[in-house]
Amino acid sequence: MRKPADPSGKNTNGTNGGVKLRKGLWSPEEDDKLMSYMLTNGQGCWTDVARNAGLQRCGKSCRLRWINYLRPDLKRGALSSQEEELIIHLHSLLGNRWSQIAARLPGRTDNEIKNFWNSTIKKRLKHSSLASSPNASDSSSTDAKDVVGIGGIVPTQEQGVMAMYINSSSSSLPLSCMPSMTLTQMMDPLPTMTNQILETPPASACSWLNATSSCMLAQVGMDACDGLLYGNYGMSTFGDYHHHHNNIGLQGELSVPPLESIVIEEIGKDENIYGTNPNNCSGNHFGNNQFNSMNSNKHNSIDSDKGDTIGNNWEEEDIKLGEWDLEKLMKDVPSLPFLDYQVD
DNA sequence: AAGGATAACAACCGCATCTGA
DNA sequence: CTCAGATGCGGTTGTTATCCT
Repeated sequence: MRKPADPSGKNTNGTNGGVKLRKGLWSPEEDDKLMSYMLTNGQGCWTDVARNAGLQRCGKSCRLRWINYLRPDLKRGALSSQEEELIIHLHSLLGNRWSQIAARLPGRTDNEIKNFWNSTIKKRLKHSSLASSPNASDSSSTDAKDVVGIGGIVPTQEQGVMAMYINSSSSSLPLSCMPSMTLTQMMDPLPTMTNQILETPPASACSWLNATSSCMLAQVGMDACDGLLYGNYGMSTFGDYHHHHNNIGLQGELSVPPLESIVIEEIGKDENIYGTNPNNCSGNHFGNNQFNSMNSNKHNSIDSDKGDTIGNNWEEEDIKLGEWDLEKLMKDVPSLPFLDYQVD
């Protein structure tokens, strides 16, 4: 941890209205001040929050403290194994975009997930890679520490695919590295997890492919036919949505928040994107309409009308998606049978 | 019990982007 | 259009807690 905040204001940097700003750990008193201010006044300009709450902190520090620690909706305690699996999976898809990963894990912060990844997962992978590859000296070919499967390393036949875009420690986006990747290729890395999670081992290569593809979509909150993500944010609302739309959570326990939020759902309803027929694959929901509708952080906001980070920055995604062969991607989608993974 | 290793986590830093004047 | 401030995000650091020898 950082050094505890120096009450004397020694350990400071910058000022807030002439008052030296404190740094380091937050004291319980500071937490109280910030918490009560936020609960009373809600989020505004963080600089004002810091000033008005009587905190000798910069707004940035207040924001971080609130988001990572004080927010009432934060989930405390260790990550469940399902959450771990989801993190690993989402990381394989999103790379180090912690905020987007966190957006799919209600009550978890990007910082928490990032820390979890950098400590637990990386270590676990290191150990797994050492255990599974006696030829550890050949570390240059594949950065094994980042090739992830549930419970350890991905089976060797899948590592090739995995390694193609799960070179995660760098900030390079796996998706953007695959300009002509097909959707089914994108789905490939998931068999290990999906099989475990859904306990539906594929009977054949074909069913395996279809199953994993659909499973993955389901896992991250995607409708396999719609191709994009659905639903509400948050457990309760999502659950409700789930109920009505025949979509799934993980084993019926871990509901996965969608990649877009409530507003998107509303838009989706209007455009009949989420039709009641799960096999309705007609809409090109990878298309610009959907992405455009998801682009505004303000619209994606769930925490406040200021668009707190939980929204998604799909504008960037859109651009990157544009680098792929979208037509090809979408061509593959309808060919995937929708598997009814409803747990109920 | 002491000391080292390491896991876990809070918080800072710097940069990119957004927004409003 | 430009610029400055606010905000968001990812990387990184540093401290404490816990485990191991």
